[in-house]
Amino acid sequence: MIKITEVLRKKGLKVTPQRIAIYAMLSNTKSHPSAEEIYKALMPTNPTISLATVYKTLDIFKTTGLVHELSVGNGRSNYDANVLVHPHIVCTKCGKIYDFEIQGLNSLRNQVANQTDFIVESEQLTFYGTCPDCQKN
Amino acid sequence: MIKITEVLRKKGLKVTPQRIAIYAMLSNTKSHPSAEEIYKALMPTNPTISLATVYKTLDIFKTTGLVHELSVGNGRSNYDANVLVHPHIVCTKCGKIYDFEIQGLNSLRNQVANQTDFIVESEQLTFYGTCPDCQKN
DNA sequence: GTATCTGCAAATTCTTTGCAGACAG
DNA sequence: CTGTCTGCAAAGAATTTGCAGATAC
Repeated sequence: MIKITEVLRKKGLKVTPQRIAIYAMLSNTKSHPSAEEIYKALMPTNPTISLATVYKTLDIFKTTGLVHELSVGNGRSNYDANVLVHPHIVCTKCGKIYDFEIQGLNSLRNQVANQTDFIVESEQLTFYGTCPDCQKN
Repeated sequence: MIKITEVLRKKGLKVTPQRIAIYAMLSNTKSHPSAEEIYKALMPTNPTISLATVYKTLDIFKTTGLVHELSVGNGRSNYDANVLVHPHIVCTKCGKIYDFEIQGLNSLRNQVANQTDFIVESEQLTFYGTCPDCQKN
């Protein structure tokens, strides 16, 4: 946990138990939880934490680049402590969100920069389908 | 407008003035409006239309495949009558959403199918950056 | 004529805000 | 100490729902 303390301090953030808990929870999961899910996961260990604090903290983490916010079309935001930009695939049956890696993203990004006259800053590549577990049912 | 009537009828939907108006509005814009924006755009010509009807209609259009719903991370849904899957680029300054075309998407899709064990159904490729207009300011 | 659609108002869900007390540095 | 953070409750924004009357077919 000393490591998380350092991460926060390096970003110039005050180190509070809530921030440590939220960042630790997000770093230790691959599940891309929503604010509510983070809140519920922390309740047992941090019984006084509030949902508003979770939202405020995620907001600060977003703007300092500690987490990414995903919009996959489920009516809420999901959060990811892996800030290296990478694609996601969402199961349309169970809603789970998975990371994966593909090749050729650089050529894709170059094409985007060339074809649009935008200064491209980031991207969100989301695929949808049926996950292996849900295929069995 | 006869054309829209046919489109709706072919999907087995009842043809109502509201549905025609919503589909016509979406077909004739490149602006990817939200439900509220569609509603406001139709107010002058359809003064009795309600926002709830816009939402319900968009929901039906989604499930019948007449429109796509986009989630670009602005806290609401945006709608697109161009149902050929294509990437979007969003200006982080003014919020405008643009279509564009790139090559190599098929190889990308094949990689996704190979690397994940998902049955891939669709995708949403969203890039973010500063649009030409906003670069001038 | 009948099932579906519309418009209204109320309800729901997700997120943000204001403020007073608590805490980190 | 002082400025920032937390937790609470209330507010706000987007979307959904229930229902009675209207309309498409």
